[in-house]
Amino acid sequence: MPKPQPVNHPPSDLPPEASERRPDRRAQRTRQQLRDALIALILERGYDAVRVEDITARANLGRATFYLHYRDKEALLLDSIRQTVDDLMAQVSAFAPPHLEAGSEAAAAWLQRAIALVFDHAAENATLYRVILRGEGTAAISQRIHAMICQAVITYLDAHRPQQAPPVPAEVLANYFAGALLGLLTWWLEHGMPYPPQSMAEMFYRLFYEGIGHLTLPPISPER
Amino acid sequence: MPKPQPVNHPPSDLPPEASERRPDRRAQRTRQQLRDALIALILERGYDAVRVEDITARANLGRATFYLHYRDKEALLLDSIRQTVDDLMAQVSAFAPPHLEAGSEAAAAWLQRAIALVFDHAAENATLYRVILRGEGTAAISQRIHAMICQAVITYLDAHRPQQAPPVPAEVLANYFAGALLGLLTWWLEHGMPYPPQSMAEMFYRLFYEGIGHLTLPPISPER
DNA sequence: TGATAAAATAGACAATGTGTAGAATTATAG
DNA sequence: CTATAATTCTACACATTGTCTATTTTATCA
Repeated sequence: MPKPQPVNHPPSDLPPEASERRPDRRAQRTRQQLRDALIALILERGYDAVRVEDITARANLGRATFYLHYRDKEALLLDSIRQTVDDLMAQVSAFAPPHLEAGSEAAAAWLQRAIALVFDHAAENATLYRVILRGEGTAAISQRIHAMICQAVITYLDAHRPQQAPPVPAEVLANYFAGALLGLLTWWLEHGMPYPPQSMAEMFYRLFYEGIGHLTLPPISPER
Repeated sequence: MPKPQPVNHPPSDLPPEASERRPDRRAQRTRQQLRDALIALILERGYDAVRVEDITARANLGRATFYLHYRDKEALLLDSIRQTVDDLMAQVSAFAPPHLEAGSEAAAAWLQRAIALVFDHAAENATLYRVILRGEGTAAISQRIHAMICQAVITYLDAHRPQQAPPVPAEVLANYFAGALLGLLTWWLEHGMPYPPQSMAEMFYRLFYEGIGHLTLPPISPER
């Protein structure tokens, strides 16, 4: 009777397909059940109110089984998030031409497309996105997502901005962009996605590109 | 020897100055020490890693004393936040004219001023704002702040928008605004406030009003 | 199919943190 | 000064975590 040593603890070590050992269907199924149970319970009760035993009960597993696969609750959540974020990042960078001409229409089209892709991906993984964007679990998670978007914007600006000095610092622009995108995305998911992803992407892009000055507000007052 | 019944448990019942009883200087001082200790510790270790004993140790108080004033860690944090948010809201609405003419310059100036006020207030209460905006503690807190800003924007739009149908739903605009503002605010605080509050407010207002189309990006591509 | 190794199970366990209670001490208000 | 109320210390019951062991179940491969 061998000791039940940790199966593969985190699958973060190696991608399972590249590993030399087949991953046993039971373990795969168990991990999937744990992931699903966790995000379902978080949406029901909130992260802090979910105990390990709740997760395993929902997944119809023994409590000890949990620790064969994950160190703790947080590791389980991080694993779920990592999978989904990696998937999105791969999709976004998949169709990115290596060198876009600065200020070209192609660059703008790419940006529009990238935004639409984010909304599409969020719609497909709505439950997990809601958990992430709510900041449930470690608050550092949504911060990391925000930082990733900022980094992407700054990289984009470095590549596609004309050489003239920018009117606002790149970091300011990036954080403005990331905050607006995540804010809109969060509202959209929490309200049952009342508009199609394409519409959301277009509205966001237009707000970001044109601002609202020509729509509802008077010009900037000269004083101050 | 009377039982040490909860002193005033939460000061959420009545504002202390309106109450009929002076609640003893010691209690006031104790609560202030607890609040300061909590936010300091959160910034050092993160909310989850702070135990009640850590708070009381930092505040030079006995652990039991904590429970005379607050039910748990979360109640203490909520009390700190409520105080500060109430203060900001009072400031913002203090100088708001009851009826601004729709589309007037006065309305725009008011909006600019309100934004500047937020940055000012954040600078004055930087440590607490960082805790709030990081989403430390209950994630619902930063969501509530976000929702408050959205509500303010929608109210503003209802009052000052021309009767023509808006090109984007008010909720979309509001969440875009709130996300962008909080995103920018968070970055600014976490990076040591590298620009003065006035500059931040102006940059934000210009981005929101003018967009970035005329600066760095090509026009919206016709396809899609 | 059958042998074998891996996975899952139940239960016990120490460790840690929480919230409550009682009795003694001390600072404050009147 | 005196009475009152806040604070402190100690102890305790409780819940949850993470680990470990022995045992049973099940997937995989020969």
